[in-house]
Amino acid sequence: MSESTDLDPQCYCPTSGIIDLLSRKYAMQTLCAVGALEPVRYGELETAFGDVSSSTLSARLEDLTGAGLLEREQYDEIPPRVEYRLSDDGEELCERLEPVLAWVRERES
Amino acid sequence: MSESTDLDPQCYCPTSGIIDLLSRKYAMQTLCAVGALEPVRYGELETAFGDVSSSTLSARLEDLTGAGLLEREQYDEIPPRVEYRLSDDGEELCERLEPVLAWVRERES
DNA sequence: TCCGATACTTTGGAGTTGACAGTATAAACA
DNA sequence: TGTTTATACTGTCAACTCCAAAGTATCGGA
Repeated sequence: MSESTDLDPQCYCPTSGIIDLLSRKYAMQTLCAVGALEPVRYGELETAFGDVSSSTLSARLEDLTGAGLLEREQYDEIPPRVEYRLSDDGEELCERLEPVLAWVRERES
Repeated sequence: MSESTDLDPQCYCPTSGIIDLLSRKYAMQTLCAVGALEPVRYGELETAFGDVSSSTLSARLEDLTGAGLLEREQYDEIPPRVEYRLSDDGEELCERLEPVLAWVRERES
């Protein structure tokens, strides 16, 4: 890093929005799981994870959708059907996140 | 669960250790900040972030060190001096994490 | 009439984080 | 002698976030 300006506090704490969001439980996994399975329904994600609570998964999906990383499409059917997929931004982020998750998976297996 | 399908539940929830750890507040930023500033002292990180509480920063450093991603070196001096730097694993992870943080920074600026 | 299917909420308790104050040490200063 | 300074934390308690489990809404089918 440069010496003259050495420490810009903003530089390492983009806590503003997205990083904060990604720092919540299952956020990164949810994003990448949608990327891998899209279009994907709520129930599919729930079984794919197996150990996330429905309320948390629901909150994460809402977070990610609200941040413009996921798109939610709801069909007027009974029983309800909702499909999630990545937005363009979500796809870009997912591409960058994949190597991280892959490295972790590999290291832990 | 073993539907012969393509869904291995383990695949998207490496919650086991590291992802869980990275999903805590400031974990990703701390790792990358150490990578950018190493060798770096506690106080430098505190001012670089500006908005993290000392207890949380302390907890994150301990988490990351415990996971083998950071190395902590303590010198016998008064006032105390402690230096953090990336381990080899930490460096690999940091390399993969940087594009994520960079993308987020760019998108939010 | 009751059941099944789906995508969530709600609730109450447990776990995590934050702000702020405090600890320990010794050299430098008054 | 006594106070200040510097550093790297730790302690406390309130606020926030997360979890498991149960509940909600709807309508077609048995």
